[in-house]
Amino acid sequence: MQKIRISELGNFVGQEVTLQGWLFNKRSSGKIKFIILRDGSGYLQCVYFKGNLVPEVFDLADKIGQESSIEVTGKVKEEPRAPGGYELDATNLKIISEAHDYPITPKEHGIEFLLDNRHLWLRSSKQVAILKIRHRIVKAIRDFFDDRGFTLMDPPILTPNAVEGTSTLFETPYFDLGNAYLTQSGQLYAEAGAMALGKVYTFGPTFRAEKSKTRRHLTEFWMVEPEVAFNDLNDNMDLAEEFLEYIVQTVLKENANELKVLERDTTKLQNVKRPFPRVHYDEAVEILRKNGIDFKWGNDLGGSDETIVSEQYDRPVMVHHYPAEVKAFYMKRDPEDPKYALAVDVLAPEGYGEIIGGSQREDNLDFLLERIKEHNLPQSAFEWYLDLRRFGSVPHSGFGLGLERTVSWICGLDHLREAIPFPRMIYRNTP
RNA sequence: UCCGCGAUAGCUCAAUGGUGGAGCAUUCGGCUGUUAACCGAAGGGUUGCAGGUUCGAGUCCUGCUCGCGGAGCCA
Repeated sequence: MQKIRISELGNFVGQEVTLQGWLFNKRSSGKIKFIILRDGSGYLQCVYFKGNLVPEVFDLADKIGQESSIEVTGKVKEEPRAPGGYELDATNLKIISEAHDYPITPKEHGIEFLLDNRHLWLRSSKQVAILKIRHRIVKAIRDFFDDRGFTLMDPPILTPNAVEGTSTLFETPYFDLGNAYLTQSGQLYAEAGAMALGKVYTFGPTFRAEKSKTRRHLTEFWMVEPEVAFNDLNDNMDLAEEFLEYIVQTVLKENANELKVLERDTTKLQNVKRPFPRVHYDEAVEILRKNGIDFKWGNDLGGSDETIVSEQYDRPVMVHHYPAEVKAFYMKRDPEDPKYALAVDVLAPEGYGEIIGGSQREDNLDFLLERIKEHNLPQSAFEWYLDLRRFGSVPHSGFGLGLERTVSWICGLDHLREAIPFPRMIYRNTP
């Protein structure tokens, strides 16, 4: 038997085919029964007329509950009323495995219940659409860098020390070497890679043990981090905006159906085209004060501050030249005015906040040594990192993009937990 | 960690301090074009846990547990 998926039905109009999948929903009206088949590639209404079938097949439809696995056979028919454009004039029905009392019914459910049943919730149409868009974004990310001469380089996940010192890390015993920590960023390793390969990117899971309890935080999330030798802050911003434009436009082109399922208003995504506005930190402060915020120069932008700044524009906005005090030790200070770091955050529109954080890195050995001292970091742990400045140091820049925040923004979700198949949050690590 | 809100049927929610209900799901019956189908019927409850106030507590009070939203921190 040839295996056919619902997404391929257009090639089989008028032919008898067999499909395998799960019972999404069913309706009956006496002598006619409608079975909605779901196979991961789409949805198909299968029509069972009593007059066309042997009684055993017609009665079989009564036995099966939602999410039973089934095999249907019938003739493919074009049907303008059907969401997918096709319908099946069914001639046979086989039960592969019966399901009864499936917990997630077609009515509303609370978030706690859905998260407890995340392994089943993934079968819902919106979750399937999100998973497909997440996949497209991952593919777009890899295509973007692969097509531009970058090499993918995987950093370690178990690391001996904190990259930025400030965040809390997950700790785990590591044989005779004391404790190891789950990585919160592959960046320092990416810098080593950039000195070897010129242009690299890392892409993998990262971990933050901070007790953040908001819609913008997970304890385990995915991050992509490009790092480029000889790029300065402006090159870095050029790369970031081209990158985001590519991701968003690719999803718009390839996932129109999924965005429709999610009822995403795409007009604001259409705007995501270069150039993005570039706003100096001082300008951002001015914008906040004009909007009645009593903002103290030198502070980092909070979530609501970010929203106010991004609302001034119709596309992502890049805020650069943050006060060095609030930024990480490895960021290069502006030679013109060292109270600023050559840092950039990209804020997504519609209140989605920071999706990219990046900077030009400190490439001067002496300055970097000073920073390590100022931040009370153990120099010995960074000797390898300092070697990158001892042996052929060059200006270089990079940034990190949070995958789930990007998925959440593009899909129009109200919480990061739906942007990853099995979210890990402060009060939940199951299923 | 802090602030706020909540926990009642499998699920989503009602119930003035006075006999705990509805919709969906489930089971049974009806319907030849339904699309969160519809119509009729049935079963389904230690009201999160522990104490207290009261003639009487789902409802008021105290503590605990769990969850949700937000802040800080960050992608």
